[in-house]
Amino acid sequence: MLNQTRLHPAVTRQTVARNGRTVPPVAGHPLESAIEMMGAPMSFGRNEEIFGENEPAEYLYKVMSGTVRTYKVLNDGRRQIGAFYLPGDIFGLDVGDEHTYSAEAIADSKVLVIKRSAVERLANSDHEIAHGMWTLTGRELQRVQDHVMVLIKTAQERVASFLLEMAARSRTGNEIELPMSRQDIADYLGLTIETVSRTFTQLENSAAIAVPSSRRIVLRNRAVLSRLNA
Amino acid sequence: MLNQTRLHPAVTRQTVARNGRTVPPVAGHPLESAIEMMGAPMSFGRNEEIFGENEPAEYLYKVMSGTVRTYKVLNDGRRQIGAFYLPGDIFGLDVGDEHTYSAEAIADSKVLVIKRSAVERLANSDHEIAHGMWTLTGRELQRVQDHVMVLIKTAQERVASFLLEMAARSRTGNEIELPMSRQDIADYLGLTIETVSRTFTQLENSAAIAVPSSRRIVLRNRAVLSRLNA
DNA sequence: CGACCATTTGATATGGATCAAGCGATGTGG
DNA sequence: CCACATCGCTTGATCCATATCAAATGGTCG
Repeated sequence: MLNQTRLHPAVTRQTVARNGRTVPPVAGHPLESAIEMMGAPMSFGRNEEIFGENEPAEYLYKVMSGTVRTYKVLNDGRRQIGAFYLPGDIFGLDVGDEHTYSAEAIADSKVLVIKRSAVERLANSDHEIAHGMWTLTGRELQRVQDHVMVLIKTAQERVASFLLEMAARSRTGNEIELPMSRQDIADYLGLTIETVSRTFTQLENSAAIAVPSSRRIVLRNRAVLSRLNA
Repeated sequence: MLNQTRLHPAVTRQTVARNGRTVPPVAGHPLESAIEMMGAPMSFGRNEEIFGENEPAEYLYKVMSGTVRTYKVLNDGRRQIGAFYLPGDIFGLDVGDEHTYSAEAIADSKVLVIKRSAVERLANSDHEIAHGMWTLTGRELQRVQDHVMVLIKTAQERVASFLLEMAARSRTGNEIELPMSRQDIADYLGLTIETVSRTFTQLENSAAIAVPSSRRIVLRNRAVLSRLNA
């Protein structure tokens, strides 16, 4: 997929996504800044695969613009989306040597790619890097555990949780721009597309949200949503 | 809960559980052996709490005998069991400084307890220990991801997955001794106790399993169960 | 404008939840 | 040692939330 691990000094780190959201070139903790420094920029088009299940987990990725979904498909075709990754998020972190899920760009996306072996080499000498890998894995664990709690809830609760999650992550106030389709949301929440759609309508009718366009949601009454968030 | 971090040379590590399953005092990788060497043995009675959600995550635990469940409760009382831990399993591994779920002994259990700060101190000097923490967290992540895939399946599929999981983990051939109640299984699988019970009956009627007693299951036809495992 | 695709809305079906009762094992007190 | 209470589990009847099947609407792009 990509051989280079070395630094790319010529690359412009600051990229601008369609909706204007992007990741500043600023360094976070050591692991983050290592990725920023050494990562190679790559672009993926809408619905393009970034890696597939069972492929060797050779790289680590950081979203710079766009959105990525990770998912698994059961043998009968049911798809479960494990997570959506927004600008700033790191994904592809598998502890084994193969990916246990696939990743695709939801919209045209730019990501920084870094070799896992390079990170692990760094981790051997730099204790902070090693700790960062652990922290990152732990955050992911936390996220999946939270997802489990969402999956046992009612449809309204799941959708409310989803909207609150997206609002919190996009930090754009009460207006959310959803980069993913209804089908993606359905597969993330373990519902059908029809149920997701109907639930949006119900929430709109109860004045909890407004839906000016299908990809744009306004949270009108967080209290109602939070109560549903259980 | 426990102050000692020092070694307990006098303690007999080899404990024998009621059903005979136990953990040999042999060391696995460095992290495992550190826990074996430095861990303090503790006993918990049936349904006794080991730690609660939001308590500081000061310790790491290894099951020596018995079984432990971890769970979260939603504000309306719904309980989701996140995992069952059998002899040999390590639990209590939270990356943040507070537990994000509670843990209870399902049956009378013996666990080794070690201070997290002690492990982290070791990890600072011993690179293998640090790597072990990461691996362990990654395994847990993998486990929760698999759990998500179970939660989107039908009742029959969930129960079949559960039985195959338990059979694989207890490594006791086709006979499984279930340490947990139907309610525990239901709360693990996101079903009701009635549905779990009915599903057992269905699987028995289709000759996939036998249920000589309610806590004892015999896998009669793994092909059928595996097909359900999707 | 017309085709296509995503989304919404409507009608009906169904898997699992809920409500309720029965059953079997285990333990306790008389 | 037996009668009875208790607890965990099973079985039965009914209900309901969400899935499924089907059609209409709307937005986008050539």
